[in-house]
Amino acid sequence: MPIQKPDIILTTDIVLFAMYYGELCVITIKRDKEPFAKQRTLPGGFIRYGETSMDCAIRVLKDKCSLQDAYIEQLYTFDSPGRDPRGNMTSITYMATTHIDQLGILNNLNNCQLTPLYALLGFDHNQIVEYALQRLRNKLHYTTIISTLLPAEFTLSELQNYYEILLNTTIDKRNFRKKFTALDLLIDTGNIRKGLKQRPAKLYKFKSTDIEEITLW
Amino acid sequence: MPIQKPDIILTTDIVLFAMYYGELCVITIKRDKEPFAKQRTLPGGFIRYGETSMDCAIRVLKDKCSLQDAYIEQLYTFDSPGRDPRGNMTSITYMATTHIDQLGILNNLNNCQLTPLYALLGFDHNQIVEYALQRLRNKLHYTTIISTLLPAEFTLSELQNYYEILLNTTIDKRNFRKKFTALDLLIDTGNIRKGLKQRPAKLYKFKSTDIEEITLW
DNA sequence: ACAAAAGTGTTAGTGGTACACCCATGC
DNA sequence: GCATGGGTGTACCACTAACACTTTTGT
Repeated sequence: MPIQKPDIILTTDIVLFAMYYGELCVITIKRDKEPFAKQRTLPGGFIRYGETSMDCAIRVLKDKCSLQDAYIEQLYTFDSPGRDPRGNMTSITYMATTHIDQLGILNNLNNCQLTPLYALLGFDHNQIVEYALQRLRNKLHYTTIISTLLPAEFTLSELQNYYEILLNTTIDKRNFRKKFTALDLLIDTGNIRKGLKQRPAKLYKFKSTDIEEITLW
Repeated sequence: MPIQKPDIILTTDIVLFAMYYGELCVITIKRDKEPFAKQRTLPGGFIRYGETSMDCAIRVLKDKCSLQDAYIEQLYTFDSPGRDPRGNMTSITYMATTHIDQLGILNNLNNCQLTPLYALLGFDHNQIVEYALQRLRNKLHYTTIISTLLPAEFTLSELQNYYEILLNTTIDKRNFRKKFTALDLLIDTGNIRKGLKQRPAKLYKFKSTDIEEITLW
C-alpha cells in the first residue's frame, strides 16, 4: 500500500520564545553529537510511536528545558531534502511562548539557554525561527498572545514596552493607554509596584487567560 | 537512534477550492476501497520516498484531478490518533485555489467532483476543509488571493460578488469600487463583456499574478 | 418602453494620530 | 529639590459607511 521506504523519520522542533532582559529570545540547546556538534539548535526530538507531534513537543520542552507552562501551537512542517544530513527528516515544528518564571533555572548542565534571535543555529533552524517570528508578530496584531509572554502582573508601561520590542516600533503612550483601556481586557489587581525612585505604577493582569481575538493597529 | 516503529505513514491531503455556479466548492473523490468505501474524501496520497509533501500534493492534483495550474500552500499537519482506522497516519495537508478552467473536464471516470462545503466527507476531512476555509477567509482580508479563484478577466461586479460569497457579507457597490480602484491593483484589459441584456461591463485583470499583501476591511 | 445590471459623488461619523504637562516617589 | 518614569485630554485628519440616480444594452 504505501510506497515509502521505512526510513522516513518524523521529528519535532520547537521555537520557544521568552522575553529576557528586554529582548525577545529563543531557547536553544548546545548539541554534543554530530551533526552540528557544539553548535546550538532548537529543542526537538523524534516522535515516538503512539505519541502525537504535540505530545512530543510538550515532552521535549519538559524534559530538556524544565518548562512548566507555555502556550504552544503547531507552526509548519519542514521536509525539504537535505535539511538534515542524516537523511530524510520531516519536522513538524511548534511555536511556544512563555515567561522565564515558567522555565526551570536555566542550568547550563543540559546546555539549555535563552539566545537572541540573530544567533546562528545548526540545521535549518534559523529559518524555522524566522517563520515563528512572523507568526508571533502577526498574532500580536489580532490576538492577546502577548499575555503568554508577560509576567503574572505588569504595568501598562511594561505592556507597551513589550509591544514596542516585539513589533520593533514606538507607540504614543497616551494613545496606547486609550486603546488598551477601550479594549477592556485588563483588570487592576489593586497592587502597585513601588520601591523605584519614581511614581509607583498600578499592576494589571489580563481578565482571561485565553488568547482572544482583538484588533490592534 | 529513532524510537519509532517503522509503521508511521506520511500522507498528503489537499483542499482544492474553486468557485462553481456561484458557490465555493472543494474537489472530492469517491473512494472505491475501504475504509470509507463509496464515500467522498479529499484527494490525497502517500508521500513517496525522495518526494516532499509539496511535490506529492502537486502530483496528486495532476494525476487525480487533471489540474493544470493552482495556488498551493501548506495548511496544517494532522496526526491525532484514530484519524485513520488503518493506523498511525500523519497527513501534511495543503490548501489550493484555482479556477475551473484549470481543471481538466471533471470526468466522473476518476470520481473527481466539485462538491459544496457542507458535503459529508470520510476520515477527518470535514475538519480539514473547515481549517482550510478559515485560512482562505483570513487571507482574503490581507492578500490578493482572490485573484487565484477568478477567471483571467472579470468585471468589478464579479469581483465584488466573489468577496460577498466567500466572506458571506454584502458590500456597498460604490464603496467597493472606490476602495478597489484606490488600491490600484487592477488594469482595464480594454475588453468589455457584452451580449447580455444590460449595459456592457468593463473587464479587468490583476496587474500582477503574485499574491500581494493588502488591507481590505 | 422596459428590464437589468453598470457606473458614478457627497456627507456624516468614527477612529487614528499627534502632541505637553503635572504627579508621586527615592535619593 | 531633582531625576525618573507614571499618568492624563484635546484637536485634527483620514478613512469608513450610508445613500440614489443615470447609463447602456437586449428584447
